[in-house]
Amino acid sequence: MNITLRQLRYFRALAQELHFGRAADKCAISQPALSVQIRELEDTLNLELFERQPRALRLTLRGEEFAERANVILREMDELEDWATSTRGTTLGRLRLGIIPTIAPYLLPNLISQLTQAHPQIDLHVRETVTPRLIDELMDGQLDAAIVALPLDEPALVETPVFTEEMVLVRPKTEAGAPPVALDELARMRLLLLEEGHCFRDQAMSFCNINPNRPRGGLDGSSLGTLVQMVGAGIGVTLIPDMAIDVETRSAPVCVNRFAGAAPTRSIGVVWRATNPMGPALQDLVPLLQQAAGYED
Amino acid sequence: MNITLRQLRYFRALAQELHFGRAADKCAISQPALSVQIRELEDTLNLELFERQPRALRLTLRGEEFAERANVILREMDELEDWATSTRGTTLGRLRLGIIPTIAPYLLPNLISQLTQAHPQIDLHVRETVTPRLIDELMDGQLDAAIVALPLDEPALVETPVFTEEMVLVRPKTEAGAPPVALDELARMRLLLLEEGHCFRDQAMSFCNINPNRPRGGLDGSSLGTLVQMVGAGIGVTLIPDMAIDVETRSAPVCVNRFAGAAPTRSIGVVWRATNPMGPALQDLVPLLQQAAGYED
DNA sequence: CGCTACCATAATTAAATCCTATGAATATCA
DNA sequence: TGATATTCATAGGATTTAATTATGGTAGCG
Repeated sequence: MNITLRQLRYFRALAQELHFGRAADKCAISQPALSVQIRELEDTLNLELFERQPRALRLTLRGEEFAERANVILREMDELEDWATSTRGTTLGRLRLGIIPTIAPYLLPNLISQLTQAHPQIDLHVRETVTPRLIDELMDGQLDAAIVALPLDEPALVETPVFTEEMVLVRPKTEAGAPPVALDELARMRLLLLEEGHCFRDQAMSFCNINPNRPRGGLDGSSLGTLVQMVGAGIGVTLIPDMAIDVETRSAPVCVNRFAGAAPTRSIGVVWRATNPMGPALQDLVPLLQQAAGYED
Repeated sequence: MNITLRQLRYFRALAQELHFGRAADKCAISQPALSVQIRELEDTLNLELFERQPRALRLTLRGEEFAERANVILREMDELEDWATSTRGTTLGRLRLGIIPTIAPYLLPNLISQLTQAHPQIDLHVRETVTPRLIDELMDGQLDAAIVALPLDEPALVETPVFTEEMVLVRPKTEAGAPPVALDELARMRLLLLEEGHCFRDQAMSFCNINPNRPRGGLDGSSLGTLVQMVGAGIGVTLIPDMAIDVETRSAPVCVNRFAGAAPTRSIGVVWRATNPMGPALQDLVPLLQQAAGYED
C-alpha cells in the first residue's frame, strides 16, 4: 500500500482536533471516512500514530514525529500550488534570444535596456549568429526566440513581423552630392557584401539581380562596419540597413544615398517554435521590440 | 482540482525520460494513463510543464522549476516511509517513567544505568511521587509508565509484576540480638510510618492490623530514611523493604530483623495505559527492571 | 440502568483511474 | 511521393478507491 496526500491531510486534521468527529467536519467528510483513512495510514506505516482511549485521543510519540514530517510535506504542496499560481500568466522568467549580426549592434543596446526595465526579473541570454544557426538552436530548444529577417518558411516556427527597414546605399564621401541611383544601376557598381551565410548578403544580391553563384573577387566583408570602412577606402559601394546608418557612417569618409523610386526593404521579425508555451509572452514582446527599434507608432 | 502524489510521480518519470511511452513503462502503467495524468496536472496548475513537439519532448522553464519542487516532495515522502520502517518495532524513543518514593532511591541508580545502556538513544524522564498522582498523570498521558506497588485495580491500566520484596523490621541497635518478632506483635510496638498518601504506609498498617483511622501522635516521617533515623534515636521501630536496608541502615544506630514465620511482602510492578501502543516495548522492559532490582533469575 | 458520546465496521453508491482500442500528426523510407 | 512507423491524444468500458449512510460496541454519566 501507499501513503497518500489525502491521508496526510486527514491525519493533520485529526492531530489538531484530536477528535474524529470534528476532524472529519474540518475535512468535509464523514467520520467513518476519516476513521478508515487513518487506520489505513497506520496499517501502511505499520505504526500506531494515535492512542485511542474511550474518552481521550492522543498522539503517540511517533505520531508527533510523523506530524512534523507530514506538515512539512503538506506545506510544500501548498507552496507548490502557490508557486504555480504566481508564476503562470505571461511573465518572462528566462529569455534565450537569438539575433542576426546585421541587427544586433543597432537594436541590442536599446532592446536590453527596455527589456530589463519592463521585466526587471528577466534572465536574458543573447546569442548572435547567422540565421541558419539560429534556426537550428531554436529547434533544439537552446533558444526561446530569435530576431531574424523574414520570411523563414519553417513550418515549425511562427513568425511575427516587427518592423520593416529600408536599405540605403553607402558611397565614398567623394561622391557626396551625386544624384540618387536607381536599384538596377547597382549591378554595374562594385558592390561590397557580407560573407556567405548572412541573409543580408542574399537579400542585397536579390535586390540587385546579382547571380549568387558568380565568383566575386575579394569583395566580401565580415560585418557592416567593415564594409563601410572599405567603402570609405574607395574600394566600392555597399548597402546597409537604415538602422545602421548612425553607428556605421560616423567614423568613415562615406555618404549615404536613399534610392530613387521604391527603396529595397527587408522585414525583421521575431520567430519561435510554434509549440513553445512562451508564445503569448513572446507575442507581448513585439511592441517592446518596435519601440527599441524606433518603429513604434 | 488537486495535485496528487501520483501526478508528481508520473511527472518525475516523464521529466526524466522525456518520452511518454518509456515513462509510462517506468510507472508500470499504459501510455494513455500517463498522458491523462500529465494533462490533468497541467490543467490543475494552469501551466504548461512540457513542450510537446512532434519529435521531441522538452521541459519548459517552469517545468524545470516544478521538477525541483516535485522532487523535494517525493523525496520527503520516501523518507517518511523509511522513517516509519526504521522506527517501528519495540524501540523506546522517549520514556516518561513514574516511580513511587519508597522504591526510587534504591532502584533508580541501577535502573538508569541499565536503561541507558540497553537503549543508548533513550530520552528518559523520571517522575517521583505517590501512587495516586502517578495514576493521574498516567491517565493524562503525561507519563508512559510507572513503577508502583501492585495491585492498583485500575481497569484502564495494565499491571505487570516485576518482583516481590520482603519487609524487614528496623529496631534501635540497643535491641540487637533480640529474638525475631512475629508480625502480630508489631501492633504493640511504637511503629513509625510514612505520611499519608504513601502506599507503603497503608501496606504496613494492614500487615499489623492497625486501624487506619486512629490518630497517631507524631509518629509519621516523610521518607524511609527519616524513619530509620527516628528509630536510631529510640523513638520506635519501623518497617522498610528489603531493598532499602543497605542504603538506609548504614548511617544510623539500628539493627534489622527479619520476621519470624511468613514475612510480609509487597509486589512491585510496572503499569501503563492499556491503550498505549508502547505496551510491547514496555513489556520488554520488565527483565531489565528485574535485573536493576537484583531480582533477575 | 438507560442514555449519551464516540469510534469502528458493513454495505452500498459515487468517483477516480486504468486499460484497450483507435485517431491524428509527423517523420522515415522506399 | 506514397506507404509505414512513431508518438501522443482521445474515447468507452472495466476496475479500483473512497465516499456515504446505517449500524454496532464500549465506556462514561446521571
